[in-house]
Amino acid sequence: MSSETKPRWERRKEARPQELLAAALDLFVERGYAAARLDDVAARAGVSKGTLYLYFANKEELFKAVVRENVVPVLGEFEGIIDAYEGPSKELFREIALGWWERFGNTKLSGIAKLIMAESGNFPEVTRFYHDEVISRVKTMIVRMLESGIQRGEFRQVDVSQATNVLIAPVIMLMMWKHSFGACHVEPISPGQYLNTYIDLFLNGLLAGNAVEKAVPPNK
Amino acid sequence: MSSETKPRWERRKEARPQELLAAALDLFVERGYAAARLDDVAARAGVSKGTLYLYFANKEELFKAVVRENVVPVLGEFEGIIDAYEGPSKELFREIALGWWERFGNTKLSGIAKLIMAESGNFPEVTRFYHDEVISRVKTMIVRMLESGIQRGEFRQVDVSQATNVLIAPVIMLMMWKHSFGACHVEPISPGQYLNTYIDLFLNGLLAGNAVEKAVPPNK
Amino acid sequence: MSSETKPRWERRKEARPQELLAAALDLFVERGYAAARLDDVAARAGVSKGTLYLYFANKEELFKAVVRENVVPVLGEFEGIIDAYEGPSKELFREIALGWWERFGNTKLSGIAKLIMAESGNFPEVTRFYHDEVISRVKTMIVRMLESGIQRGEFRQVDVSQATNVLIAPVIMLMMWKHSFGACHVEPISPGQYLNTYIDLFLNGLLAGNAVEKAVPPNK
Amino acid sequence: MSSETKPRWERRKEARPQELLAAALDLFVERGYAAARLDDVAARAGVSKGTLYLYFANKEELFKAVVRENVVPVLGEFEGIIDAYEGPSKELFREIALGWWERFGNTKLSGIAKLIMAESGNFPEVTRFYHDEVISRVKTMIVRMLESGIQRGEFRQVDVSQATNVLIAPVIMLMMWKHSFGACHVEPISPGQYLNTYIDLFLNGLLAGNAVEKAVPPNK
DNA sequence: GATGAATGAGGCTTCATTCAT
DNA sequence: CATGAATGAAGCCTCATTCAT
Repeated sequence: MSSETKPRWERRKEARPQELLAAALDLFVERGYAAARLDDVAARAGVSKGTLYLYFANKEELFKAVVRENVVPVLGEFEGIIDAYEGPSKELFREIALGWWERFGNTKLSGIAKLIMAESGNFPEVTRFYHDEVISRVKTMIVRMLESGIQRGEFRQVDVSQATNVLIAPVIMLMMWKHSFGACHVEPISPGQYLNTYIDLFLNGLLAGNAVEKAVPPNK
Repeated sequence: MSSETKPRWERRKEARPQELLAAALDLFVERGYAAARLDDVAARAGVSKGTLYLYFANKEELFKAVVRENVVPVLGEFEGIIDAYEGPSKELFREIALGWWERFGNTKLSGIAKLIMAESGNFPEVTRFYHDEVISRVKTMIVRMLESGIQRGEFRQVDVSQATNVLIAPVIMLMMWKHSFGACHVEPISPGQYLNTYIDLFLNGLLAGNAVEKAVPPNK
Repeated sequence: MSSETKPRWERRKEARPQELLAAALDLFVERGYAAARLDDVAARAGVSKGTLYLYFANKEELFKAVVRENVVPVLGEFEGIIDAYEGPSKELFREIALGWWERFGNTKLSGIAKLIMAESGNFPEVTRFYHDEVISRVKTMIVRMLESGIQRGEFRQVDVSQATNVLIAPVIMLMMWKHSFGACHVEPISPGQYLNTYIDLFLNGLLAGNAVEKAVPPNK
Repeated sequence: MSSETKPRWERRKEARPQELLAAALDLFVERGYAAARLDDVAARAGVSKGTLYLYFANKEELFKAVVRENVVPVLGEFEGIIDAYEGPSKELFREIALGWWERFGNTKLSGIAKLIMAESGNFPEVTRFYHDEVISRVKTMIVRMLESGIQRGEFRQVDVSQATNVLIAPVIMLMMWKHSFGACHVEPISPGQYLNTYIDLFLNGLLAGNAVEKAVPPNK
């Protein structure tokens, strides 16, 4: 804040947690949960290892805080969009799919989703937390969207629970791909084309007689 | 137990690599790549840790061998099925989907697929290997199936490359789910119902006017 | 709450060292010297960690102050009792033993005694301090009591220095027991019965011909 | 074993545990449980840190092994002596007291006893173990000795349980003293004189009329 | 071939002490 | 006076890999 020589340490009570969470998000996304080293988190935030423990009791709590700070708020947004939406379900579906990618998949947050799928087996406590805070809410969102579409007569009567699982799968996979093969510059996928194909297929199916209209216009 | 003439310990010696690979497959599937300990692999195979290094240069080579031994052969089977198939593409699609689950997803092999998605970011060399040996072949398989269906007039004209990515996503996700949340007994998914919904949705789409016939009969 | 004229926070300021010493006593007794964390001391006193260092140069000085404030004053009391006593030595012995338990052993102070025995090996400076301030005075007290009893013809001629060491041992042990196994709810000891047995044994010995009278009446 | 240049490591499967236990005993005695560093234990045994964990799962197990290896066997000896003894209880008492000092107190084992008293509050699990394996057996031993003496008419009828607690106190204290103040070269105690005074006092009591004979001859 | 003891770098966490504000 | 953020050394434990036997 002053231009004088920096002291060995600085008082930054308010900013610290955010800086640490930002650094932690980076590292968790880059390396995964187990491989992210707290030393590196601290170093990236420009503090010593011990400082981390002033704000977060341990690695697990740090991770939970990252999720609460970054992932959870986004859920609220989408829940709001779905609840407030009044147009055709077809449009809502597309909006959610593309919006999710824009606000979640195409950000570091997708790294968190990937990490959870990747390491949940080894960290049951973390997994349970993420399920309760995130997964269950996402599923509820999509279930609601489907039920609304069915009620409006737009969507067929399907097993909404399973349809939800199937519907979110390609989006989750796109996020995972980006952080797995994508990170190795192997078999890159164009998210835009992928998502348009995804929307088209789910709305119209594969069968030739089915498409009543071209559901997806040529995209960006 | 066998009618051959070699004494048991000698047969055993030749079987070593297989026993090690089997143990390694188990451990990789149970714990993931990074978390699988070579101590445990050796112990489960009933040999000493050093012996492992007589057969495999290091952890990475051991993993590659596991993939070559277990995953690659299955690919050939499916390639054969697809190439030989002559009936309606719709049926082929269902057969592939259900067959893949039976012969791959519902076995330990799905653990390998999960592991790759999960940890590829930290082990680029392993990732590249898996892509070249497995992913690219799977994609080619599905592309071929789609192209055949389109050529037959059964499937709509879609971007086959992207459609392949989208189509395989739910199946990969089902495998991952089994080894992530499924392993934590959180949010279990019934594979049968999931797959039927998957097939139904992809063939007929979500839109109400599209389903020309009930694509999937009530299943087991 | 008091009728003095100073505002509360100022009185508070003067009370700080006392509050810190009280908190430190608590923590030293609960955890021991090494395991007591200054964070906790400060927190229990309701001040910041830094404030601690305004009043005490370091952990060691804090501990010394705790001893001076809490342990040393009690010694004066007992010295006074012994010097002023004029009745039979037998009674004095019992009075000292029971009184010590009441005023020292059965209070937090016994935790200090335990701590010293426990950790003196790792903190020689602290040990020397405690010896000079406490142990030597206690021993002088008991030596005097024994010499007086011998002079009065009540006690046998014994090596008073060693007898002192032996005599104080069971009382110190009772204090230690309370803070070691007692704290784990393992093998609890009833102090009252223990002390009566202690007094009886030391006055009359174990041998069958020795007890000229029942030295200790049935107690509470 | 050979005079050639030492290899980076040596195969010493049989000797290792003993060497490690010996080093651990030293360090535990010198520093206490919490303050003994496993690095130092390994270094003193001439191995690396990791080697320790080949033989002992963690610090606690290492400590338990030290107790089992060093402390427990001595108990058996004394139990044997007491059970086999047939002479006067008075002599047995002296023999046990002096023998305990010789075989336990005056060795490193007394450091273990001291450590337990010192740190039991902070390591409940260790404490419970030590109580079950050692304390309870020692108490049973002394109780038996007292009961035998009473039955023979040599000892007065006393509360044997409490008398046991009181009787062992001075011996435990002597061991603790050696490792607390003794280690700081403060207020040294001559064990021989101390123990003779201890035996004399407990057999004959303090009161002048009690000593039927001089229970303890001038000692070494 | 086979063994398995040994290594040592590296990761998480703790806490007495400092010092700018 | 008081604060409390920051430090950093140290301790416990893990595990892929090596290599004498």
